[in-house]
Amino acid sequence: MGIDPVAACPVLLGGVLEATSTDGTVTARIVEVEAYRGADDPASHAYRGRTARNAVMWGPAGHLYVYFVYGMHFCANVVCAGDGQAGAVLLRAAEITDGQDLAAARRPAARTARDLARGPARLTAALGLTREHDGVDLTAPDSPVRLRAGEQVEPGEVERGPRVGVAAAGDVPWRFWLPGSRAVSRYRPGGRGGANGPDPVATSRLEG
DNA sequence: ACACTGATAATCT
DNA sequence: GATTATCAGTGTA
Repeated sequence: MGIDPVAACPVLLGGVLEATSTDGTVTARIVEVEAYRGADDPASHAYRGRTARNAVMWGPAGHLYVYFVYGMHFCANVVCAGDGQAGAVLLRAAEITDGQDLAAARRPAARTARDLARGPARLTAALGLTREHDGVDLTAPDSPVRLRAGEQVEPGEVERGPRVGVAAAGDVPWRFWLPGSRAVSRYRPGGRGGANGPDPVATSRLEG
């Protein structure tokens, strides 16, 4: 069983990811996420039904959905709907708390520690995630990628606003982040090259 | 600090 | 053939 992705977002913030490969282990603290639902969410991969790529979104909660975008990047999600419903939470940004040398080796373009996992494709690169990890169980102790609860996050420490880079459903505030972290990615409205502007809903506080 | 643009290929229509 | 839940580099301030 699972829960609604939007409800899962504030729970995942502050959570800890551990990714192990033959090179070692990288540990990261999640500071920014976005919810993607199913048939009612035009911005979701699941909106137009099940395909070979997105099949994992219909699978059990607590598994990893990894997909390939823009010809050279991967993005990772935590599946959370379960029970035949599609839904997932995109991992947008994190702070590397252990294994910084390995993460830096995988991210040669990053000039500062905060840039290592600031952005969804940067995060997957820093943790070494690829399509090979599509479908792995994040809750199994022997899994190459694991997710566990982190330090408690106060409800007042979470902010929310519109999702980044989505043209459809640009109005729903389904992006959540920890404003105290400088690893949160810069706001950019959906679509390319269009009129940029200040974050319109930037700082709606989330009440407990 | 912000704005703009080219790269690049799996996936879907 | 079009689209894309992006990034890095370059230019301007």
